[in-house]
Amino acid sequence: MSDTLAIAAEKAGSEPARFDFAAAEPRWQQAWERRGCFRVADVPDDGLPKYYVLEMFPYPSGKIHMGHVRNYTLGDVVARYKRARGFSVLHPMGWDAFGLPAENAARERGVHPARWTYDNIAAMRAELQRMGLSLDWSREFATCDPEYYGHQQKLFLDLWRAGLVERRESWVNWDPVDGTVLANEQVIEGRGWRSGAPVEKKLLSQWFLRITAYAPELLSALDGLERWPERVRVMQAKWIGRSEGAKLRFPLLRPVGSIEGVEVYTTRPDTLMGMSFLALAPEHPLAAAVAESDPQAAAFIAECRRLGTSEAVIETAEKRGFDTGLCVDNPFLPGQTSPVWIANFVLMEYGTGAIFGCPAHDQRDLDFARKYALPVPPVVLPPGADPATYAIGDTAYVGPGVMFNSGFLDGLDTEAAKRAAIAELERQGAGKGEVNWRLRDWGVSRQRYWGCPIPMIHCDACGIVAVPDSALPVRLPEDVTFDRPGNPLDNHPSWRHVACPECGRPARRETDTFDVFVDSAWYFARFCSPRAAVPMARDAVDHWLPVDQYIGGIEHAILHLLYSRFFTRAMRDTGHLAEREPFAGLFTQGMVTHESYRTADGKWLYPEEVERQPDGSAIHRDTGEPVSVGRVEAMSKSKRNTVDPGAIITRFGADTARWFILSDNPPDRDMEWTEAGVSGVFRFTQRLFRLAEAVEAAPTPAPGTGFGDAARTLRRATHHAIKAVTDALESFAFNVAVARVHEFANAMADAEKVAEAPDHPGLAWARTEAVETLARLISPMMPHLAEEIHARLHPEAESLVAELSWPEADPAWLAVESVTIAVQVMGRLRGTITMPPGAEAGDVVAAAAVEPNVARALQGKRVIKRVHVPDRIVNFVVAE
RNA sequence: GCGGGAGUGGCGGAACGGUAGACGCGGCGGACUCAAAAUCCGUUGCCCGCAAGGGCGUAGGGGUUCGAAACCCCUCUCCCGCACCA
Repeated sequence: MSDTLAIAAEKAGSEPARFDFAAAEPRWQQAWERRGCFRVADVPDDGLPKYYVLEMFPYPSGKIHMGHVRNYTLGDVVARYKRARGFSVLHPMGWDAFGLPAENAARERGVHPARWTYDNIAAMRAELQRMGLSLDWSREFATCDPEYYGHQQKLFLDLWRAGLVERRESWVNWDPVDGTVLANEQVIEGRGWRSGAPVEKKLLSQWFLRITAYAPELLSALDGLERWPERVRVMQAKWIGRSEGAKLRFPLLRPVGSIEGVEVYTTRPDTLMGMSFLALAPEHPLAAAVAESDPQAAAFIAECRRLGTSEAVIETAEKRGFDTGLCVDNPFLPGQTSPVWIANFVLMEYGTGAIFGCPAHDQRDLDFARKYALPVPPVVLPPGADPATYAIGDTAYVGPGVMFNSGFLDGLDTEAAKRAAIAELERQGAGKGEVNWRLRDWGVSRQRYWGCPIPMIHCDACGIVAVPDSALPVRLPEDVTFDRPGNPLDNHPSWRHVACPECGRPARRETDTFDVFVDSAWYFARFCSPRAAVPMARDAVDHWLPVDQYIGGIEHAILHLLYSRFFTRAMRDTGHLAEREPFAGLFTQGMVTHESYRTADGKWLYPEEVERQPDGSAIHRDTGEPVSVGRVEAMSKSKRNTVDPGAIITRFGADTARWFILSDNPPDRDMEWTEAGVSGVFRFTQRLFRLAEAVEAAPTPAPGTGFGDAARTLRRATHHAIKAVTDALESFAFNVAVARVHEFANAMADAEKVAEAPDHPGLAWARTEAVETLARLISPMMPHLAEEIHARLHPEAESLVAELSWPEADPAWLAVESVTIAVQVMGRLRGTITMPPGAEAGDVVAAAAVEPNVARALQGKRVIKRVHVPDRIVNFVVAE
C-alpha cells in the first residue's frame, strides 16, 4: 500500500488534478518569506495586541525528529491562528547549541565542536524550513554565538554584583579517567557513562547561582500560573520542597576536637521526648572528626560513600549504622542522653545532615532502631488508643494524636505540641522554629570546553575578580585539542593566562564553563531584541514578555522551567526587565510513538525495512524472514522505531505530516505514528484539493436572498464550521478541529453532488464561500494547501491566506431551521420529534406525547412530571 | 509509599448534566475498471427479532438527579513523576 501511495505521490506532479505539494510548498514558503509575513518589530508600533508563541528551541543534533515536528507544528498552529485573529505575533527560532555531544564528536571524529554545531544547524534549519513554519527567521541565534554568550556573561556579572552568585565547595561526581565532573544522570551504576571508571565523590570549588534566595517566591507564584499544567506545578512545588519545623542544637557530652554539639533540623519537634538516638550523615563533619581517630568509623564512612554514589538507594533499602560511642543531651530531658550514630540513610544535602531519631513516629527511624535494638518510646497517642497498653510494632505511627510521656507537652494535640515545643526551644535558647527548603543552589560550573566561559579571573593578590564589562565577551579559544582527558580550556597553552583587571599582575581565567541550562534560562528574553547591544532591550522585553504560549516536552517540567523562572526574577532585580514570570501559558505535548520490529535473532528493524502482510503478520522487506511486531513505544534510535520527518515530507508533503500529527489524538497525549494514518491524511489533502478545484470563483456580489435549499444547507455548514473550528483551536483541541474540517468537507461534497442538477439558486456563490472559508480554516494546520486553494480562486490577486484575517461566523447562518428533540420516558429514549427552534414548551410536549413510540410507552401510565429542556429534550416521568 | 493523570466500539478518539460513540482509521458490501490503484456510494457498539421494536452498554460497585461517560463515595487496572527530604 505504501509503495503505491508513494508512486501516487510522485505522480502528483504530472497530473493537474492533483495537489502538487512538491512544487507548491517551496513556492509558498518563498512567498511568505518575500512578503515578510512573519516578521515583527522589536517594539511594534502597529497598535495590535501582542502574542508571543514559543516552542522549546532544539539542540542542533543535525536532524529533526518527529518530536520536533509535533512541537513546532503545535506552535505554528497557534502562531498562525493568533496572527489571523489580529494579534501581532512573535514566533522566533534559535538553537540550544552548547553541550557535550559536540565535544564527543570532536573527540571521536576530530571535528571541531563549532564546525560540527554550525553544520548541524544549517541542516536542521533547512529541514524546519521545509515544514512551512511561520517563523521570524530574522531573529535566529545560537547560544554558542559569542554575541549571545557575551550577553549571558554580562547577565552573570550583574547577578554577581547583586549578590546572587557564590563560589563555594561542593561534592561532585568525579570521573578520574576523563578528568571531569559528571552530572548525576551521567553516572550509571556508579561508573562514568563514557569511561566506565568508578566515579568518586570529590570536593570542588564551584560557582553557584543563589536560586534559593527566590525559593519562597518561586513557590508561591506557582498559584498564579493558571495556564500551566497542574502536574508541572505540583512537580515544581515538590522540588522546591518547603517544610516547617525547628532547628535545634544537641550538646555533646564530650566535645570532639572543636565540635561541641550537633545541629538538627526536624519537622516534628513535638516528638523530641520520644528521642532514641541521634544520627549523622556519613559526610557530616562530626563523622569525619570521629573517623580521624577511629578506623572502624572511617571504614564505615568509606563504605557508605562507595554505595552512595551509585544511586543504589533502591537496592540498599536496608538501613545501616555505626555507633560512635558519643552521646548528646536532650534539651527537653535533662540528664537523659542519647547515643550518636553514623547512618547511611541520613542525607548531608538536606537540613543539617543530622537527625534525631524518634522511632515510634518515623518509619525510617523505627527500621533503624529495630535493627540495632534501640529503645522505641511512644509519645503520640493515636485517637482512641489506650495509653496504658499502647505500643509500637513494626509500623511507626506518623499521624496526629495527643501527646503523652512528654512532660509539659502532655495532653496537647500534635499541632499545638509543635508550637509549644518550638516556643520552649526558643525560651531555652536551644533552637528555633525554621522553614526549610529542599531546593539547593544551582551549581553552574562545568569542566568542559563547549560552553559559555564563566567571566571570572583568579588573582593571587586580589582573589576573585570579575572580568570588566568592557572586556566581554570572554571568547572560547578556537585552537583547542581533545587528545588529552580533562577540560581543553585547562590544557590550552595560553588562553587562561591574563592580567588581573585590578592589579595588573599575572592571573588566571576561570576555565569552567556554564551549565547549558543557563543558556536556555533567558533565551526567550533575547528573542525579543536579538540584535540589541545589551542582553535585552528594555522596551522590547517589556512589550513582548511574558511568553503567552510556551510549548515543549514534559521532560523539562522542573529544571529548565524552574531555572527560567528564577532567571526572570534575577533579571528583574538587576534591572533588565519588568516581568516576573517568563511563561504565562505552558503546554506540554505527548511523545510520538511507533511500533517496534525485530527479527527472530533479536535485531531491531526500521519501519521501512518491514512489510505488513494482509494477514497482519510482518516480514522483512528484502529477506522475507518473519518479523515480530513489538510494543508501540516512544521513538528511539536504539529500538529503530523511528520515522524520518524529511522522508515523510518528501513523500507526502509538509501539510500531510502536519495534519496527521495534529489529527491523531489530543496533543498532550502520546500519539502513534502509523503508515496507514499518513496515507489516509495524504488522501484527504487530495480530496480537499479536488473539492476546491471543482469550484469556480463565483460572481460577487452575493445573490442576496436568492438562496435555495442546497445553498442554504451549505452556507449553514460553512458558518457552523467556522464556529466549530474556532472553538476547537481556542481550546487546543486540534484533533477536534481536524474532525470539524472533515465534516465541512463532507458537507461540501454533498453540495457538489446536487450542483450537477439544474436550478439551485445561490449554490455557486455558496460553494465559493465554502472554499474560501475552507482555505482560511485549514491555514493554521495546512498552510501550503490553504494558499494553493486560495490562489486558484483569486489568480489575479496578490493576497496570501497568511495575511488574511480569520473568518467570522454569521449568527444568522448558525441558526438552524429545525431541531431534533429527544423524547424520553423515565429517562429512556423512546423517540425523537422535529420542531422549529425555540418552540413553546406546551407545543413540544404535546408533539412528544403523540409520537407513536412514545405514545405506546406512555400507554396506561400516569404522567406525573414533564421535563422540557428547550430544543433538546422532553422527559415524561410516570407513576408506576 | 506519596503525588498527578487516564480507563468510552476492532483502533485513535468526540460528547455545556440532556439522542453516547462526532470525525477518522480499519472492516464488510457495492459502483467504476480487462484488472489493479485512485475515486465514489452504502454499512459498521453488542445481543434478541423477518420487521416494528426491545434489551444491554462509557473499568467495577454504590449514591445524587426527571435524566450521569460527566457530579459524590468506595474498589480495581494502567501510565507518568517523586521517593530514606528528617
